[in-house]
Amino acid sequence: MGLSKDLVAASSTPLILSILNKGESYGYGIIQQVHDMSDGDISWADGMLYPILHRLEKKEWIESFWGKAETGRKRKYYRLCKAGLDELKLQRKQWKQLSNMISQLEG
Amino acid sequence: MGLSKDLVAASSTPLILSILNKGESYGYGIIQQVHDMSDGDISWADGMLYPILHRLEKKEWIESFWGKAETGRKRKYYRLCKAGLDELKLQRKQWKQLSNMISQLEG
DNA sequence: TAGTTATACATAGAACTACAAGGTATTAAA
DNA sequence: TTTAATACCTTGTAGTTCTATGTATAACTA
Repeated sequence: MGLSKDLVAASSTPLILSILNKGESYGYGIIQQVHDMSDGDISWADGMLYPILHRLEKKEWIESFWGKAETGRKRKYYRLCKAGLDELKLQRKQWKQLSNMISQLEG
Repeated sequence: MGLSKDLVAASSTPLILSILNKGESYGYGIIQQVHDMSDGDISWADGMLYPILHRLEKKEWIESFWGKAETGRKRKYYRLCKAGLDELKLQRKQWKQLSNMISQLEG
């Protein structure tokens, strides 16, 4: 779909927080979830996602812990923090307002 | 409302293009339109808007011409170009998809 | 079993860019 | 007459992003 850089930046945080709100996940898995959920339209590069995850962790919106996949491979899992849930609610509200404004201007 | 930098960046272009799709306007006027439309939540600084308008003009999504206000004050008006309408349609579609994804993850 | 693909994480720094701050000028209002 | 509102513009920098690159293991395949 070739989303603009701005849209990718604006949507990545609420998407990640939303996914983690549904349950714990990990970097590589999040990329696949977003890919599947968008019917293949959104393909995040891993090198782009990890810095975002680190940034969100620094802000204490998410937290990480090391785990293991069924295969034995190690994975770094993330879960949502309280502050992250608050932020998610705020960003969802803002997304809705802007989305409504853009829709209204369509009619 | 204190929109995040990312959201401002991602929404400013479709908002401006949408407004110009409704009819010609000018920098200062667009700021007021957005302000009113958002119930005062969104207050763009003029120093932020003009560079965006110039950028959109460079991409030939909009074009400008000098005009006069009723008061006699000179104004630079902008109108939407064909390429700008195409881009607007695309961005609206993308906004909707992302908005839907974020909403779906809510339920 | 060697080679390739998929999985999985990480970071430095080049490249970009937004926007605050500062500038000019006119009209209206107090 | 001076302040506020209208109206436009640009530079510099402070900050950010994400490309490019690196490491490593598991799984598949030829």
